[in-house]
Amino acid sequence: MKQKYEQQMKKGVLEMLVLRLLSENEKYGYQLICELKERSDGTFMLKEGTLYPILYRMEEDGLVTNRWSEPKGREVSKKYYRITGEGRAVLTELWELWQSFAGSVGSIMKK
Amino acid sequence: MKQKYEQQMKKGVLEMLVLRLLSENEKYGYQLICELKERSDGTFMLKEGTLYPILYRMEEDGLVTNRWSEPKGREVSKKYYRITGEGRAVLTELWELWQSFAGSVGSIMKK
DNA sequence: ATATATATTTAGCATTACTAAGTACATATT
DNA sequence: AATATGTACTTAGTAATGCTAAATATATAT
Repeated sequence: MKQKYEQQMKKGVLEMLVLRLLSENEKYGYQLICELKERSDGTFMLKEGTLYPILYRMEEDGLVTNRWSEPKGREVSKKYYRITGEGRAVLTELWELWQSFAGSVGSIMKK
Repeated sequence: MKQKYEQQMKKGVLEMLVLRLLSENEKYGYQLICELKERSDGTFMLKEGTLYPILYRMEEDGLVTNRWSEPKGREVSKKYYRITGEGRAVLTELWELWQSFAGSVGSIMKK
């Protein structure tokens, strides 16, 4: 039961979190999954089938671009994502939206 | 664009908000729509097609029950919803879940 | 040799907030 | 009287998104 609601609550914030991590520096998919897990203390443990479609969508929308790394030594080539100017603008918008949204939830719940 | 994300952010919290309002006293559907709008300063302006299915789902899950009011005078009969014991338990769970969730979002966004 | 970790892709499913339309009655306006 | 608006509930269908699950590939550890 709890699981079902937890899943739903995530809708709409994952893009924001991914953009936030990418606003620090370029990162590849698997790295994003690991960082989201660590930095949320296990709240955001995304599956590949969740993260990669998010990245593809954001690329279509012009919020990120990607480049394949040239593997050094025995390294595997990785797909690095970089946030665009529009991505930063949307990130700012989303953060404001989230704060206002969370504030409204709080005002109803705490009354 | 903003609208799209706002819609998604709502997923999973509407049940919690409705249960919270019903935890005060029994209410009918239209009343819930009005109170959600007022008490969130316009953030939660649910359409009928959003609220009523939520109530039906929660009834199926045993979180609420309903009764039709006996109309006094020229009043229209209204369907009042009342929260159950299980509904209160789920409300508590959802509130804890939301707080932890919002905390995780904050910890990633503010770093 | 096998298992685990890293790294990406994609098909299909479930859930839910929405649009949009319909029903019905009461009150207000023209 | 006729029309519009407000109250109150119902339901069919759509879009979006997080999930499961499987496939592919290489590197490292047991």
